[in-house]
Amino acid sequence: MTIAARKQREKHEMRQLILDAARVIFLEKGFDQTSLRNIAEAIDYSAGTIYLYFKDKNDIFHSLHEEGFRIMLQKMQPLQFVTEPFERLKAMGRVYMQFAYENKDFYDLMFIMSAPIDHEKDHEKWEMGHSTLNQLKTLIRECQQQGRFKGYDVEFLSFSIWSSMHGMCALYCRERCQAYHDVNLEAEELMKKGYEYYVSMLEKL
Amino acid sequence: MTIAARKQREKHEMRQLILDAARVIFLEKGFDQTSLRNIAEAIDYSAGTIYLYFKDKNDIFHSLHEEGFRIMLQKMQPLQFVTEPFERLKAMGRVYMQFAYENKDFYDLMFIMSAPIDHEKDHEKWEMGHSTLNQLKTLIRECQQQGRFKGYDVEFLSFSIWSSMHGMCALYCRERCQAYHDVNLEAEELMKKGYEYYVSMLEKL
DNA sequence: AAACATACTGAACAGTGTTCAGTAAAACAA
DNA sequence: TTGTTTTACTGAACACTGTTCAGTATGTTT
Repeated sequence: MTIAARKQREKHEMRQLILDAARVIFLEKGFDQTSLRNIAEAIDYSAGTIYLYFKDKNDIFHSLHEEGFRIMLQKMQPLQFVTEPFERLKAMGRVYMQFAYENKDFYDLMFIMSAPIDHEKDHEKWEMGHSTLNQLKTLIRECQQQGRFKGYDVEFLSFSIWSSMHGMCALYCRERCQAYHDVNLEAEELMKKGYEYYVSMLEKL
Repeated sequence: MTIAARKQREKHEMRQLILDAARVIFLEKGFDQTSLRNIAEAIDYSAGTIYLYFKDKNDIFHSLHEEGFRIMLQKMQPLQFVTEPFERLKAMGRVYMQFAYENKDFYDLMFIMSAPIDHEKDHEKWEMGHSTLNQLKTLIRECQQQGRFKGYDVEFLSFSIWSSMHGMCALYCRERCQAYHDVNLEAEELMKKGYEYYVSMLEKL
């Protein structure tokens, strides 16, 4: 069945073509300006064609949100060389924050926007978030084996840590760091120092 | 000028009529389903009329976002009776989190959505956020006068505290607490325990 | 009573996501 | 090779969206 295989390959290639165009427009003009007609025009197809490869607009952005996770997880690869668990945890936080700062739109899509989550409405799982969170939990457990975070529940502690990182990134993504404009502080400095302050709190826990 | 005064009053009443309708639809059907034609229909006016009272849709949601801040600040009124600064700080965090949990859509509008901030694009200020943040900073300074948080900068510390609270609320608002569904943890418990964990960290700082 | 000002409408514009009958090309069967 | 079926795609249509604006009707002033 060499022909059925080719068809399948072409289907996958077409999906990728759409995704590529969607990503370019999304990163260039933002979510709202990424319309199906916009995407279709960029790849010389009609808008209806996209529906032969994706269920709807949310489906496209769900795929893009998965892509974001793959990029982030890749940036976390070097962490495996940091042997000391707590050092690795701190480094993980740094990579997370840096990813958000350097890939604002991807981060927004992954952790703030509703589109990708709406697509999993039936699924009820959030695969990517779940598996990424597991990495954090595993790391926390390793820290606990070294004697850190004694008596603290890994579920609540992971949520607390994740939330604190996410809070800074979310305020940055949605322009709420403006609140510090009067004291001449930019988002970059706030996030850097905010991270340091949180780490110094973690160290004393 | 009794007639000019009446005109001004009517103008204000009409704005309020529009805002009331907008709020009802927003809280009932969400941001996306709150269209100008929807609002107009609810108050028996044509969609174009709204533009005589508001610059655009963002203007309406900016007013609604101010309303949200007034509600939240009102819920913080009882805090003045908590004399001990650090106790007041902890209570403030509790009120903040509870407000977010009980007024998901208002919180989202105030701290996550772009619409109200886009409206202030020219202004470049975020009045409400700025003044609310000042309350937090003042409270932190009071704590410092009691000997707490020694050597920590009030700007960065306020950002760190705000971010941590916001992080939990933002993950809740945008359905990212789903990531804990596999361990049977609901958002309510995560937020409650997450808050407690953060407080115990603050206490050790 | 005539002139002006204000408040409002309804249609129009340019866009959105989504669906679907119809068509042309490709694959398969005889 | 012919005829039949399957697949891929289009273009128009539907029901919306925010926004603008010429025209009208009502209220106010002269």
